[in-house]
Amino acid sequence: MDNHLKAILGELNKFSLFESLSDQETSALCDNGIVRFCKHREEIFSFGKPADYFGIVLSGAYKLSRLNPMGEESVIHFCAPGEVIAALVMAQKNSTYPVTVKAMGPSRILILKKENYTQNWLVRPELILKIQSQLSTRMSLLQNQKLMQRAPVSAKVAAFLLQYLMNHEHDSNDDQLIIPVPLTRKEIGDALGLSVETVIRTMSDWGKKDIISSTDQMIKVKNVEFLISESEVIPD
Amino acid sequence: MDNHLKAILGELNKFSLFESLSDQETSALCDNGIVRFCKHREEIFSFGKPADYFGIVLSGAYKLSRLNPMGEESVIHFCAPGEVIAALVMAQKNSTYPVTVKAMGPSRILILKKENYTQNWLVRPELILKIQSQLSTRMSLLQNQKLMQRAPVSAKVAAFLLQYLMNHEHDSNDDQLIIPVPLTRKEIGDALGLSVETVIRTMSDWGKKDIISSTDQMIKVKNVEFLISESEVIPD
DNA sequence: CGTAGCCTTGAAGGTGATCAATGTTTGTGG
DNA sequence: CCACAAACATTGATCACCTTCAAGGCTACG
Repeated sequence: MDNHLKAILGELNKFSLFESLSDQETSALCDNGIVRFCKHREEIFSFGKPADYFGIVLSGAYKLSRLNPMGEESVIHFCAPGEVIAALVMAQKNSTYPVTVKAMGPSRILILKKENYTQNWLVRPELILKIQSQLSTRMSLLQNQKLMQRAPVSAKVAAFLLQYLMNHEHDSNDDQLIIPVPLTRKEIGDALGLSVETVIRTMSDWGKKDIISSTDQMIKVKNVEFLISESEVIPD
Repeated sequence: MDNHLKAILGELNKFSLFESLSDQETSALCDNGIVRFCKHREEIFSFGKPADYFGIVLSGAYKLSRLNPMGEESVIHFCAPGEVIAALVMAQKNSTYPVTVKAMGPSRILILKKENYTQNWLVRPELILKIQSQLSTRMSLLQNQKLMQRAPVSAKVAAFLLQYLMNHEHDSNDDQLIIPVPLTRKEIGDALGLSVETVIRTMSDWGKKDIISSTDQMIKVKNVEFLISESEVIPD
């Protein structure tokens, strides 16, 4: 077994992706994997470049985004530890990355070769189930955001924060609800198709009302009920 | 072999999903399948109901949508023949449909049981590749639309029409570019998060300029170049 | 110590939603 | 087969919401 890999087996086991597998199976699946240390804003996959690798987030977070025709960044998804990146495109020949992937703060990711996916991952139905399950979640996120398209700004932001609160398994030992990814207002705006200013106006308003508080780009939610009711806006 | 099924084998073979498979393999995969004839607006899957079946569109088209908090319909995707519906949720236990599925005009769909997916489909890597490839396309559509969030209306509609022109393999024997799905202005609006009126204003404008023409809910594109340039809006 | 990235606030202006009214097509039951 | 209802298309007027632009403060980091 790869010595390199052995060190992170403990981490991998905790992810739902591998939880039912033995150490041997896991390390077989991650054969030839390389742990890459990234610093803030470091780019690991680029939109349009040949997709030869996929990855599993180990720690930190990664941002999937693209540049729109006006040259603005549009964020597709934020990936937390345990999520697989670029699995879908592994299923196609000569494919290119459909998004650009950048680290958000210091992060670590396990990089694996495409051949590994087609040869070892794809032949394991239980694993495919897990992956499709992850995709299903991603798809839900996108769909939910689409659902909010015509809702007012406050509903969009509230729903957005709630989504990222729910979906990433957070340590529930303390009551604090913290968004597990360091988010700037600009990134939230880029993810929702809103301008930074609009996001700021909404969120600083909530800050004053003690519904959320943010320090150092970590957002703490103090009044979930309010956000929920806000995201369910029904006029009249 | 099921006699019922035999009749549609010819149709199934044409779909890229089954193209490399023998008739025997295909019919094994579609074992116990039922061809369902739907009329316009008929609902086959309902959001939130237990997901026990998935389906393959045979003819016509199906609309995947959800109701947003304000009670308006939000369209997630339009499915053309050959597309698999609800495959992703088959991967989860006790799952419910993430969307409501309705026929658009008279349509036919092959309905299959969940067990079939987990037992027969999931164990065939080539098939999984095809399905993941379809999902990848769906994901791209969603992402592209997300990319256009901040673009002006005309760019959104243009990009939308182009997407549906490209993605569904159209008979290229004649030069006519026709959107392969009967779309109302309202549905386009629901898909893009725009009001009907806005869509109408944009499209009737194009109609006058002979860029598109629409009869009977089928939209014909006469000047693709214009739409392309419109969707690539760069201000200044 | 200066630059770069992020946050904040204010004022002005435009885009697209909303509301209302009317015409057109499709479909259904008497 | 006609009448009436329902769904769809259209056009105009008004106005709120969000974007844009501008200016300034704050913190981190080389």
